[in-house]
Order: sequence, then structure tokens, then C-alpha cells
Amino acid sequence: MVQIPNTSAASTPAQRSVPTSADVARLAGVSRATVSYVLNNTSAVRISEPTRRRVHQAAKELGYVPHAAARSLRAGHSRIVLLPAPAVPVGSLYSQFISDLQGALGRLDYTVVHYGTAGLRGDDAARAWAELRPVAVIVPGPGLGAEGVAVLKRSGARAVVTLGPERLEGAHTLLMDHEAIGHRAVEHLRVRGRRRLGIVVPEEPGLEIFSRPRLAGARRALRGTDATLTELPLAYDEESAARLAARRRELRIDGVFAFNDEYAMLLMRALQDDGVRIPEDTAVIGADDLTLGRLLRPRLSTVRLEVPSGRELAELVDRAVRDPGAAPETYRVLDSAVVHRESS
Amino acid sequence: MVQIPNTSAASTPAQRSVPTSADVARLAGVSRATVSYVLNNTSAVRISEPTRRRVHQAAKELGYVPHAAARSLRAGHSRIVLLPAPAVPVGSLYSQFISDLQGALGRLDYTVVHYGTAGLRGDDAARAWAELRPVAVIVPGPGLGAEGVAVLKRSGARAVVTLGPERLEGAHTLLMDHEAIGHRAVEHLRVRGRRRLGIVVPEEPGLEIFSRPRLAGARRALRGTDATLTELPLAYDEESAARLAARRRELRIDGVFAFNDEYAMLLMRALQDDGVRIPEDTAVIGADDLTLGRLLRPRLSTVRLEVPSGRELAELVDRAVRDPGAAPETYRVLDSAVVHRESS
DNA sequence: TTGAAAGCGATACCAG
DNA sequence: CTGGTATCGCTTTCAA
Repeated sequence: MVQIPNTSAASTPAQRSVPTSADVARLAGVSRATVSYVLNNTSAVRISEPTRRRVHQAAKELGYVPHAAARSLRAGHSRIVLLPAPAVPVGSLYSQFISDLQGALGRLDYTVVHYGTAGLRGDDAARAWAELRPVAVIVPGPGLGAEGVAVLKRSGARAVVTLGPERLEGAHTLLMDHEAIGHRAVEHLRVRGRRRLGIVVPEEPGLEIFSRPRLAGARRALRGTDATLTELPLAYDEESAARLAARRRELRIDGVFAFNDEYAMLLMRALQDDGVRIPEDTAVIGADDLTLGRLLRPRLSTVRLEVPSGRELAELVDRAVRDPGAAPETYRVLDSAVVHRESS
Repeated sequence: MVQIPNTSAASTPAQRSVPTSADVARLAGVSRATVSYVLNNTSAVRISEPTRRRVHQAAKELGYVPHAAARSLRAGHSRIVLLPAPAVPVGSLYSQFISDLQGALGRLDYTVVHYGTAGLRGDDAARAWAELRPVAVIVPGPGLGAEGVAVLKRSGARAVVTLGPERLEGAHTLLMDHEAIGHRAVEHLRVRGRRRLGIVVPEEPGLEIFSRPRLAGARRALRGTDATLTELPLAYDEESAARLAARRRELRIDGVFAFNDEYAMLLMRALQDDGVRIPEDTAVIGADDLTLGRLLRPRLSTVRLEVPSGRELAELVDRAVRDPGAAPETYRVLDSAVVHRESS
């Protein structure tokens, strides 16, 4: 970065102290209670029109903004939904989802707080989260034990929702069925006549939570058949892909499930650069159904997971908040399905 | 989503009320003050070791977690850095950056709050943000006026940083030089002998803030030359790209700056599907230097913007918070540079 | 219709 | 070394 000398005249004006409702009351010539009634449109109390006007006028004049912390301290609860940042760098599919979710929760009048849990893990993290007294916590992936859930509940969280491949005792669960994804992908390859199959296993740490169940599903799909399955470790960079492609003669693989569309693109590129014809020599299928896949040549086959919309999850959270006594529900995210294009 | 009947025994146990420091004090047989001293390791006061132990023991036993809102109410300030979600769906480059930034701020002990500003705009939004009494606000893109900055400052924000193509009075600015990007890209095409140039202008609303300065820079690069520049409206979907590609004979364009790598990929695909050779018939250059571009064939030329690291911005914020009196600084993000690959 | 006052939870001063 | 207590800003009874 290059700093540019600032030409504007003076520095910021002296910080006047932050106006409170008492200041508004003083200026309007009423009590703090009245200010509160007027600004919150309290229906239980009727305030005369002239008074309302004076209060509003005073508030505007002072640039008064209520203090959320004070309010929620008094109220005894917040509208904060805590959304810890996932430990692993996840794909664009997830970013998209989070963005949706945030919008949907906002529309239900919740405030989404992203918490970058740098360093902390498991139940330590839960304690840090609990300090914010969130009304709900949405935990992506694992990394929280039953004890962590208890801490959050004890600190007033009315809903804890976990989002990932594993169930979590005491919490609502949105179970992403990664096992089924692996099963679908490999079954697709098998049905199309492939016998020597490969499955990409990302080397990036943290992704095992997803890759392990996908691998398990893949194995299950081949049980009792004459097809074989080889694990193909792959880091997300070109050299790694080239190295893998170079091993193709030795491996003699005719079909690959590439973990997701991004790894699929990487691998497909390396194979093609090495003279492999896709899908004739080797079929490739990804997962996640990114826009990307349609732009590749051949167009990339993929497994799409019917991920819930942000609105759906937001409503689940809202229901759980309204009825915290209800037993934790487990939802299985809707079926996955193969999207067959040209690469397989 | 499909709900799965829950087999686990009972619903959650009755909510015991949230333990406070008073509860800890009572259990430990000391005063609340002592609890506070012990748990915060206050160095100004010496507490006997047995007492410390009793307090810690009691806190653990009750599962006590301090209340962040109460603390910051008392303290008169928070460690919240507010990061409003950008109004426009931005690319993966930005998501990456945000993620970095969040980590870096977390390491400096700030809490990042993402605020989905659904519906609100400009100074209304600023008022909503001010309710959280953030110590700093990082505003992506425009959408905030000088009045909004004033509201935030008045409510106690010690630093307001804006991040985008435009300067903002009263706020620190990280000025992204989009004009230079357009200039660099088009200059590159011109120097390589292209004369009938095109520039992609995304039809997606909200992207004008970026596309306008890029267009201006492109025009500037051609001033006084014999080259021409045609605006090419393009929506981010395949039909739109196909339609644009179909007009190529009429347009007779031999070089395109495609706004960014994602639009470039889309357009390149459509052109290639239509039999256009790249770069022989038409050169294409993108921007943002996504990993994506290296995987295309031909490899995509691009303009890279030396975007600051999350750590750098976090430190800028931290400096501004420590010294709020300082005049707003404007940083120009480091030079952009053409990354010449095969598509141009 | 309005005002006085209690209290949410944590902290820091001042006495003891 | 430890305990009382005022205070942060706001909401909400209860009285007037």
C-alpha cells in the first residue's frame, strides 16, 4: 500500500461524548421513560402527539442512536445469531450459502455475528462464543462436543444448530449426507462401464471431514462388484495435479470421482494436457455443481447436493428459538443427484 | 429437507438460569469484586492464593461465562469491528480477503461482526450499525455518505475505513485503483497490435462502481490513438455470452478486456464454441488473477491488483483505533500489473 | 399522560 | 487483602 498525503484541511473535530436517552430527555424536557416509550412505539402507553414530536425532534438533533448492549442487557436476551467461521477454507458454494443465510436471518430481525475462532478449539471456543450470549449458534462442521453444546445452552442460547456430516448430541442437526455423494458418483461411473476407479482425496488439512464419508460411500457402492477403487491424494495446485496425471499409466484408471468440481477441473486439465481423452480414456465426475463446470470442455458431470436455502435454515433457527423446549431435530439435507454432462 | 424422527430419549433438561458473577461469589463465599479481580487477573490488586482457587473452582462448577454486553457497557467501549456485507455479490477474491481480514483482526483481539444490511441504505444503515457501538467500521464499496460517517463517529466509532474505488470524506480510505486496471488492460492490448477493442460491461446491477472507472481508464489509454473501443454489455450466464459471441462478425473486434477473469472465462468459452481462435482472431484479457485463469486453455492473461493482505488492513484499523485523532489517511492499493499468459 | 426508581451484569474506586 | 457501592444506558413496573 502507498500512503497518499492527505490534502483535506483539519483532523476530525473533537469527540463529543455519545448522546444517551437521558440527553434526549433533557433536550425534549421530558423523562427518560417517555423517551423510551416514544422511540419504541410502546403501544401499552399513550403519549400525546406534541410530546412525541418534541422527542423525535430532540433525538434527531442530537443524532441519538440507542445502545444495543444496554438494551439487551436490560431485556435479558439478544437477537444475535452466532456463526463461527469454519476452521477450513471452504468452497464458494458455502460462501454463497452463508450469504443467503445472513440475508434471511436479517429479514427475521436477527443480527448475524461471525466469529473468527482463531486458535480456540472445541469447548474453549464454545466458552468464548457464550460471552456474546447469542440466542442461537450455527456451528459449521464438527469441532464442538456435547459439553460445548451444554455450555452454550447454559449461557442462554435457545438453539444450537450444527451443520455438517455428523450428528451432535443435544443440538439440532442439518445432516449433510456426504456418504451418499460418494455413493452416487461412483455408482454412476460403475453403471457406465468403468471398472478401475479412482477417488481424489484432497491433501488440504481439514477436508477429511468431508472426504472420509465420501470415500466410505464410494466403497459401499462397489461392494460385491468386480470394480476397484484407488485413493488419489491431490493438493490444490497445478504441480500436484501434473504429478498425479503422470502416474496414469501405472494406475490405469478409467474413471475418477474428483471430490468436487474444483479438484475435478484441476485434474481434468492436467490429464488433458497429458493427452488423455475425456471421457473416452478416463471419465471424470465432480461434485457441488458449480457454474464453472458448465464452462469446461467437455462439460463436467457432477453430483449436486440439494443444499437447503438460507431461508429454510433461517426458519429452522427461528422455530427453535421460539420453542427451545422441543427435542433436537435432525434433518437430512435433501437427496443428492448426479448431473450427467459430457465428462463421464 | 427431510426430518428424521429423533430416537434420543428426552428433550433438553430444564433451563437453569444463567449464572452470574454474583452466583460465583456466593458459592465461593467472597464478594463480586473479588470474583472480578480473580477472573480478570487484575494486577493492581493481590488476592490470596486460596481465595483464587475457591473462585476458580466455583466458576468452573457453575459453568460461569462473563457477559460481554455487560462488560462493554461498563467499560464504555467494545472491541467490535463492524463489517457490513457488501450490497453486491462480489467475487471469490473478496471472500478470500474477508476471511483473511477476519483472522487477522481476531488475532488482535477484535470481534468481527458481519452485518447483513438487508434493505437499509446509506445513512439509515449507518444508524443501524451504530447501535452496536463498534470501535471500528469497515465499509466495502460506496453506499455511505459523509453524514453516515459522522453518525458512526458520534456513536463512538474510533475508526471508519472505506474500501473501494471512491474516497470518502472523514474516513480512512483504501483506494482501489480500478481506473488503472482498465488502463493497463487496454494498453496491453493496444501495444500488442490490437486496434478494434471491446470492453465487457457487466449487466449485473451494482457492479457499475467497478466497471465505470475501469471503462474510464480504458478510454484514457486509447486517447490520441487510432484504436476504437466498444462497450459490450454481458450478463453472467451462458445465453448472454452466446448472444454476444454471435455478434462478432458485425462487431469485428480483435481484442477484449473482459472486466474480470470470471466474465473472461464465460466469454472465451462462447467465442471458442463459435470457432473463434484465441488469441489469433481475438485476444482476451481478464482481471483479478484467479487460479481459474491458469487452468483455462489458452491460459488467461489478466490484470492483477496488488490487494492488501488482511493483516495489513487489520493493522491499519488497529492504528486508527489507537489514535483516533489522526487525520484520515488515504492509501492507494499497490500498483496493478498485467500478467501476460496465452490469451492475448 | 408522565415521572421516579429499580435493576440487568460487570468493574473499579475507596474504605476498612 | 477484601467488601461495599456507584456506574454504564436502557426498559418497565408502579405511582402520581
